Amino acid sequence: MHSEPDVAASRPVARRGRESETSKSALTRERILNAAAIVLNRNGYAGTRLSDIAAIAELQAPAIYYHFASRDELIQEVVQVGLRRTMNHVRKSLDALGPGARPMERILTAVGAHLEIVLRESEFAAAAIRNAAQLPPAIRDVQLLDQRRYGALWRTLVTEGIAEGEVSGDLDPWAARMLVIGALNWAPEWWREERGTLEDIVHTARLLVRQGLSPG
Amino acid sequence: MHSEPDVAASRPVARRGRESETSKSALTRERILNAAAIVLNRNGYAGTRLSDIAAIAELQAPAIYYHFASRDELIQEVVQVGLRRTMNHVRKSLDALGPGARPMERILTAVGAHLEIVLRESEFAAAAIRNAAQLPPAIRDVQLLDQRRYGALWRTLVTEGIAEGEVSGDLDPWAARMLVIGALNWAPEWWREERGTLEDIVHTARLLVRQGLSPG
DNA sequence: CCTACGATCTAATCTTCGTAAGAAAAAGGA
DNA sequence: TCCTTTTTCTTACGAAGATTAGATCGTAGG
Repeated sequence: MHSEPDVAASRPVARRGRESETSKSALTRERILNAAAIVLNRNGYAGTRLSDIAAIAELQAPAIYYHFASRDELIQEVVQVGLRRTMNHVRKSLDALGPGARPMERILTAVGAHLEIVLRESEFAAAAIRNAAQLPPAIRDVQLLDQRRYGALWRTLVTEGIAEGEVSGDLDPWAARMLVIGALNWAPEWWREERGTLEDIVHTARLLVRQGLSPG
Repeated sequence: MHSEPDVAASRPVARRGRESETSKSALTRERILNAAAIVLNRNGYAGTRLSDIAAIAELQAPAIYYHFASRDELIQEVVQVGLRRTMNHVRKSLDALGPGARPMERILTAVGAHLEIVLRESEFAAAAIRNAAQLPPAIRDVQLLDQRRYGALWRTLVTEGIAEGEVSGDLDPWAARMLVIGALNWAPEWWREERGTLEDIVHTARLLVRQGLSPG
């Protein structure tokens, strides 16, 4: 996650290589980014107005241009952060399992991690996932690489499951994977904290996926 | 925008209650509606421009106003048609089963029907489903009734399944239902005809759902 | 204090879009 | 042919929104 597109030239504030710049008013940058994630999540790509972002970030719209070269660059960064956080969270959860874990256990871990980040951890993740299809080509192309990476992660999980006989070979692996991920990705559309704890959802999702994928 | 004091007055063509006006140039109206579904599906609510719709429908943007009172009314109709077609198609498929069908068979039928309409039958259905969350309140409120109806249909299916012991009681019925519907609703994001027949997807989805919902 | 710079604001520009109003064209009687 | 009704186009306005330019404010360093 160190390579950034070469937009640096057009940005007033030069890219300082450090990550997580805690000091300064790069905090403002963070505020804008957060606000953008919220708006993007709520209104979609075309409905994301700089004025709305500015209102949430508590500044005037033009001030955004001090931190980002353009609206699209801002949105692109939101989406990128979202996808990367998702992948990192799922990866970390899998790593925590250790190497001895069975394939199905790994799949169920990924299911839980994906739900967690999409529903609770990160507005970014939800924004990135839900708007992927509506982004303009320029942004989508940049995303594609990360998206492929994440897809590959899941493909591996399923493949190993099949290899070890814990996932049914009757299923089309591709369709099965997409359907499962789809069920998780759709969750932000309906889940509200009021209607049940996240843990309950995760529990049900795991049950569903475990039985759904298992060989008859 | 929001004020709608005298919408009817500004519309030359009076509301004729009849459905499916085959004759006349209410065909134009149909063309516009179809075009709107396509654009809405691709670009989301905020990204749906009248000029794009007009381009696809092969007329000038202002001409749309002869057939619809406003942009929002057009979109609202697309979404309404979409949801209703979905519900009708699923209902019809269920009715075709006859009264003797087991609950699980009914659920799997609904799964297939929902996928069919979302992926093949109707651009309207996909547009309605995928944009539900981003619609402005005015439109969403009108939708709510139909949406509730459709939700109730599925709730009944699951409830009967549990009652007859064909669906696991360990699952949170609400979460399980939403996860299943979510998996289906997400399908338009990834499915392309090139990558496999619709029948294959339906087959995998049914397998997944049947095993997923069955009691351990 | 004063100065320089980082950060943000205000005001202005340019574009895109929804929408209004009326003209034109097509279709059809009388 | 002329009038009427239906249907579509043309032109124009006005609002919204992204972006730019220049002014302003606060603060750290001299």
